[in-house]
Amino acid sequence: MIILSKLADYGVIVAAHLASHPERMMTAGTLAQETRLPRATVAKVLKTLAHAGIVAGSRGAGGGYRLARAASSVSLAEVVAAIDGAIGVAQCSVHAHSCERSEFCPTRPHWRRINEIIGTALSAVTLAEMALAPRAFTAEPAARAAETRAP
Amino acid sequence: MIILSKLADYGVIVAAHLASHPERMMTAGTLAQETRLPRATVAKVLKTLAHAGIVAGSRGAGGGYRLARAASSVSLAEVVAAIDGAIGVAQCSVHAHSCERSEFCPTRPHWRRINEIIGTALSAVTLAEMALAPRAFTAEPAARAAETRAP
DNA sequence: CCTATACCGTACTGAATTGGTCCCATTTTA
DNA sequence: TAAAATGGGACCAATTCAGTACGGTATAGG
Repeated sequence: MIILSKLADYGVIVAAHLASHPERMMTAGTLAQETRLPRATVAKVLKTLAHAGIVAGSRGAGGGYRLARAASSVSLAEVVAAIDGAIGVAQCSVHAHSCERSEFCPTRPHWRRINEIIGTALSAVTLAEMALAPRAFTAEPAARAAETRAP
Repeated sequence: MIILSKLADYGVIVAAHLASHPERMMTAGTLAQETRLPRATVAKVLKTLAHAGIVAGSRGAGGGYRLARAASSVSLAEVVAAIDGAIGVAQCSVHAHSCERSEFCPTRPHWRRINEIIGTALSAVTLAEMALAPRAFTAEPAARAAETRAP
């Protein structure tokens, strides 16, 4: 099972790409090319991200997209939530009211805790980090590699 | 967005219910009634859990299901994986080979770390804990109750 | 030995979600 | 005024998923 939808996945990739070129104003077409993702879908994702205030679009000739805020102030949680909606582990995490079992079901508090752990993990990573070239993680051979391999 | 499929959600509920009555041998029908879940679907989930070696079924009159192992030795991660398959955050977490971006995409190592955090969180909770009555969380009146009631 | 019970495996269906595309309006630059 | 680009929809095909149904097999009890 894969947690993120493809759209959210794309969103993160595209946003990270924007983050790694803060100076450039990039069109949906350019972004699609450089990330090797389907163009129309990238355009769709960008609209969603723009709606959420994560990227800012400029219309007209010479227009395109840029991050609306500093890459270091945008978390993965925000990007994912913009596209897939608020995350929740179990049904009752989101549709708590409509759960007939809520009174006697013992699982709820546990799901809530796991929810928070996931939320925290996604909130802890910013687009700035996400945009760091993989080299930054694999270049220094021994120590660093071991560290990232067993976090 | 909800992470677990309904089936996996059901699986956890049913397994936890079995865990809370270790002595009883319960039929699919009984489990469905007591958890207030659709009967046929519960039966389906139980088959999957049996296949994964989490519950053990006994055929024939007087048959039914029981946990195949001690509730304290079965983690949520195991139950969820049995039904929804191995968990992965992004596409590349699971279909790494088919990702054309793998060479230059900087997001991979981050996803991997988040993956592990989620896996750890799910592995840390056992069916024994999951089966603890909500009372165990709300019994102590003031402090405890307030904590669980405002999620 | 026979019957009722209950799991096992699997196939099927209807519905919902999702990835992806397309079109048209609006804005901006040249 | 024309070209370039986002904005905002609607739309479609395909996959996935929840839920059901059915025939087969094993077990207990009389």
